[in-house]
Amino acid sequence: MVQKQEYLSKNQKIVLDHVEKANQPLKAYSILYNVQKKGLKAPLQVYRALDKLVEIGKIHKIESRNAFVACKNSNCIVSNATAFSICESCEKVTEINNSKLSKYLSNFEDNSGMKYSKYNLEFFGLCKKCKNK
Amino acid sequence: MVQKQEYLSKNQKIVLDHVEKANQPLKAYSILYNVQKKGLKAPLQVYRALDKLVEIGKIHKIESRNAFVACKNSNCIVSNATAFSICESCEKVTEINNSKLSKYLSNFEDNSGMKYSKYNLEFFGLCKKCKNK
DNA sequence: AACGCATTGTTATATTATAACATTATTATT
DNA sequence: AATAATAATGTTATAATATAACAATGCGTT
Repeated sequence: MVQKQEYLSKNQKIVLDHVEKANQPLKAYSILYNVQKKGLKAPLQVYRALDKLVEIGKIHKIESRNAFVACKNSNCIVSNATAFSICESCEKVTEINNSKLSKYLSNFEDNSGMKYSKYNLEFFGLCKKCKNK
Repeated sequence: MVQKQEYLSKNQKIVLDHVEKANQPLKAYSILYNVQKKGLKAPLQVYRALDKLVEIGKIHKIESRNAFVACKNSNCIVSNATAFSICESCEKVTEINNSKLSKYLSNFEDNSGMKYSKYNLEFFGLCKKCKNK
């Protein structure tokens, strides 16, 4: 039996390194532009690395922004329960790590008979800095 | 002082009608294709109508799917607090109307000093039908 | 060695969304 | 009624985001 991948491939490492250094969400084509010196030439090389990194939870996609950010949540081994705050003025994005919230959402049930295995929550507002401007 | 718009324009009505009849999320270009007989010829005409309809809460965007669905929530006058369940198998999307959930999220505060004015929550899983297949 | 599978490399193309500019419609104010 | 402010329309072109398809390589398992 083939084991689940435990390491990152060359391209995956390059992309993850770059996204981790950014400390903010990056667009796929901005990543591409910046890793071209490392040999990644085509969008697909970046998208494929991102897909994998999202799948294993090292990177999250900010859906409302089509941007990618490194996971800041050490216990976020698989990317199945994510929450972010997004400042609508400066676009600063912060991953929310709140156990009450994640517990509440993971256990949430409505009357649809559907059991949820994942969620993504994006809060919008003004961050502290922008509020005081 | 100019009042807030109370009616829908021609294009907005056409797009909203179409999306309401669908009962499921539609892609912008699928909308475009289907309203061409009504005179909307270009993507921008659809996107502009969608933008407005999203702004006033008649339509919501399912961010993870880049698709648009009519609001099923009569008290959702402004589109600032939305929650959906998404079946990862059949792609059925349902708007969640749960006052406990919305109260919980609207009052949510973390330690960032940020007060949130909007949120969008997308749950993923298997719907009843697909679970039993 | 042979197999299975993930990854890579590459070219082309599909899909989603906006820029820019000119024009017309609607409503509020004078 | 005339004017001004705002919103909506129409149009062409293009930007930004993402995937299809195919050939080749690398790596662990049998």
